[in-house]
Amino acid sequence: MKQKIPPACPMDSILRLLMGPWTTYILWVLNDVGPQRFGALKRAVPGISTRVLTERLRMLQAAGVIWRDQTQTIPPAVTYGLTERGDDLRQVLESLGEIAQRWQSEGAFETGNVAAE
Amino acid sequence: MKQKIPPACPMDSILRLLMGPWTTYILWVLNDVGPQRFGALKRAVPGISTRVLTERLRMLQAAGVIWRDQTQTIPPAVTYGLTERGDDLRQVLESLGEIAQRWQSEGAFETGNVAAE
DNA sequence: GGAAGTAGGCACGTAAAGGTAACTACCCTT
DNA sequence: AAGGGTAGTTACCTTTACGTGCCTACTTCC
Repeated sequence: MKQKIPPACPMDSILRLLMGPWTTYILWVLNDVGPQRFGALKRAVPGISTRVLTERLRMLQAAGVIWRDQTQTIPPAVTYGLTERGDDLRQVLESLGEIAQRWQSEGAFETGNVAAE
Repeated sequence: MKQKIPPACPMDSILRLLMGPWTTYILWVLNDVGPQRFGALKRAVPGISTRVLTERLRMLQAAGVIWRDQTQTIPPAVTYGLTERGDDLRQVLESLGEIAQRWQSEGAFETGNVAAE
């Protein structure tokens, strides 16, 4: 998706920032559960690899969507949470969660194309 | 993202359905502008290819998120719009649009990582 | 000692997403 | 004839995302 989209289109920018699934899932968990340590966050996002989690967290931090608090301890303890900016997404994330449950009970995810992926 | 995520997690399912950027962008346009013909939709989503648009529309239709109305004319005229289920996303999409504008004015998309992509 | 915890990093390979080009089949206009 | 429109389709290639395995460095516990 690196093409001729005018950089002036904020919708494109936010979608590129938030997409795909892993990124949004991380944000959803942080919103749902509150600030989390790296390891706890990893366990709360089933299936994500350390590699991807690290990368996404770094990206989100760079965009000011999440904060990162690191203790000067051994072992290290790094906590992540939604910033004020990230809080803008609170309603979106909660709605997505509700919609997800509704659609599941409606069978939207059983068409075969999604489940087969 | 085809791994050990339990299929019972609706949040994962919806994120997989809606992601990535193209899919959400299409939905956002449909929500913003209303039902659109294929060609008009393609022009309203700058940069998208026919190939990707076709694929996404098919997927969204299969999931019951959008409807497809085809005329029996030559040339064909196919219109797409949000279903009732798709309407569930109306608030989410509108919020995303507002947030996108806010974040742009805040400089969230100028960190270099997003713009450099 | 090994195993567990903390938060990662690197390298390699595979899978998925998407760009590009050419095409279909019909109609209308210049 | 060429060029435009309608909504796609196919094939090939490139780019991006991500899984996997191994690793770091420190501490604590069995």
